[in-house]
Amino acid sequence: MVTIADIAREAGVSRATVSLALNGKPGVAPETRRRVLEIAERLNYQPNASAKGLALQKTQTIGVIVPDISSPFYAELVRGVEEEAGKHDYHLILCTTAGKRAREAAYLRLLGERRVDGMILATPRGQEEAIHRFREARFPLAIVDRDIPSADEIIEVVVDNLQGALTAVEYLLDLGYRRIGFINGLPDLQASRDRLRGYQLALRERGIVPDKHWICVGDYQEKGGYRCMQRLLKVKPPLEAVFVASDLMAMGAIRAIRKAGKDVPGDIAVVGFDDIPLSEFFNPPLTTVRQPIARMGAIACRLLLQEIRGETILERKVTLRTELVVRASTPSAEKGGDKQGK
Amino acid sequence: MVTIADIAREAGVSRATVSLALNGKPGVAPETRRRVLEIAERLNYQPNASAKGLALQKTQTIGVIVPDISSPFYAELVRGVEEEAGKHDYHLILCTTAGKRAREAAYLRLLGERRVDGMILATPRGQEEAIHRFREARFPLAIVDRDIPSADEIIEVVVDNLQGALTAVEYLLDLGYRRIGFINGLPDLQASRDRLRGYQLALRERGIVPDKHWICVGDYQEKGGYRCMQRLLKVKPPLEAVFVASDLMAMGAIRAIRKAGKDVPGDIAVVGFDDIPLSEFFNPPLTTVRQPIARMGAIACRLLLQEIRGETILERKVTLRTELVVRASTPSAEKGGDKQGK
DNA sequence: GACCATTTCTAAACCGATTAAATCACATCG
DNA sequence: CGATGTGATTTAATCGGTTTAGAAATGGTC
Repeated sequence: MVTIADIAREAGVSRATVSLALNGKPGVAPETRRRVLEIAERLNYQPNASAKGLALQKTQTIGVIVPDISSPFYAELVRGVEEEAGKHDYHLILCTTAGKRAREAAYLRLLGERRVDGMILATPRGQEEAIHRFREARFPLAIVDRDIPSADEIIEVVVDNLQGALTAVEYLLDLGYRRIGFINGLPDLQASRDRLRGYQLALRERGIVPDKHWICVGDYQEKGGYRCMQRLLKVKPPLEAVFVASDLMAMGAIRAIRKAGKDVPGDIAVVGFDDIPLSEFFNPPLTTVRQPIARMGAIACRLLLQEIRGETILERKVTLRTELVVRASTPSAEKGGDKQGK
Repeated sequence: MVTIADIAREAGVSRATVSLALNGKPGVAPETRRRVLEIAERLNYQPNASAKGLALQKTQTIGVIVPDISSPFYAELVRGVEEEAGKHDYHLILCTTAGKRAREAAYLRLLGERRVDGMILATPRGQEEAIHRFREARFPLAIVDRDIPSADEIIEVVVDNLQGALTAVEYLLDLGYRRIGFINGLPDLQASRDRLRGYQLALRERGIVPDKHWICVGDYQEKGGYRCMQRLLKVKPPLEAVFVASDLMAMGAIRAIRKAGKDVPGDIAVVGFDDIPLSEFFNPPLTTVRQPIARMGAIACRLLLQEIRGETILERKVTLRTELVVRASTPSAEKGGDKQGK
């Protein structure tokens, strides 16, 4: 592997000069610089990132920790991060934890050893004290899709889950439904708790007291949605609609509904959450609360890089708005109007 | 940040001794080792990976290049790689190219600078000469889901695409269909070419000459499948079935078919390829050719690590078998039997 | 020609580890 | 008692860069 010393020898100058020349620093004669560059090119010189990292105490790398890269939500999130990072010549070390606390802790440690310049964390709960250690060490950290209470210094990018859930359920109410079920994700995510609150709030606003049997806790996966829906189908009198805390679970719910010989949205209307790439193409296309997933990743990354560069950041807490996307898993407005008319 | 020197000072020994103690090397008195370990623990010592990388010429990192992490296929592939890598204490640097040759080249270069211990490449075509450079430099490289001709030394993990396509189309033929269309992916992937050949072979075996209008080239995405199917729906007399080279496209095809007011599998049967996680839950559940995607990633990773460790590898070319998974986008056997009877 | 300022370049220290070779302390043996 | 061996430890070089202080060369001024 060709090093700076090789170039120095070839060019008949010192290593210091080569370094200065290659990095465009002042104090090198134009002719010398030209020659060094030309030789570097010819020898196909590739600066050793480890050496550079050691000397500069900077690795041009950020660590990303997610539960599972094969989940569409996290895949999309990572895509957003990666695109933004790439623009700034930063690399990603990808860590997936499979939801295991132990792996989370191990990766947190490993990324520390790697001396990554910053980290993006998108895992549910856990590692609170690790997070506070980082904060105290003024280590750049961004948290996505999760509220970590009382830590002003930490970058946080979330979506307004309460508002999103509220809007979704209000939409169902406007369509004339009153018996509306809710399939939630695991309650160790702040997002789940907020969506639950939004659901409850919307119903209460209209004077509806949700029965606790209308609510089921899933796992954000397809199967959880399927299982929950099977439970909710037993509710008497039957539910008219369900709000589901993730699109993956909404797909499972729809599968369960059809398996029971019922129609979506004819018998039961379904609203999901996330708007993962496939929701648009699902059958039926999902009415859902869109989160700007990739954008959340990109914003977290951008803020993190600003923090790394030591730029001043006006606001470390970013809350993005959701948007209700109406497709075919809920009846079209006219039909809803009919229903309301009854 | 605490370094080996801090520990040395604290323990009253030299840095060399600390290094030996921490790495479990012989020649350190048990009592000294104990003390060093205890101090390292207490100071929360984290070895600097850059320094280590520089000294050992080894980074415990592999680079992974894929076109797009938010595509279910590649997400699943990366998951397989990551799991395997994690077992061996290896980290992943994730690079996505969005199919752009320029980004591919840039990442190849950057990973070189990172001195990753090896690379896994899962991109269509391109970079042939870069690949050959790596090969000549005896740099560990594994290629997944793509044939790179004439390079025995390079690890390659592929699936038997021809066999898979053949089986799928034969299955449709056995169901009694004769007018079978084909939606392919971009022909710059060897996989696409093999699947096309499998399709043609199966038909020819039964004395059917596929009309060129039965074949459409998509892009492996949902939208491509939709677009292609719209074209294939115009074929007269109408096709009875389509074989689609990816599940994502199959989903698009089904969307188009339903939009045209036809039923799957009643009017047109559909067989996909890949068996991505959602295919099982799609509506209708997809009959498809299963690729062991995560396993391909894991195997590529394992072989790569063996290569890195300098272990002898018996066979660098691994071809995995596919498996036809029958679900509901094709009629059940009885119905097919009827059809054949006509 | 002496003096000074600039420009260009280099020597050497440093980043934080590993490791081969040298040294040291101490026990064993002839 | 001196030679020898052994185990523990240290010294110093090394990996491949960056950076600072200062040397050397150049040119201008009086």
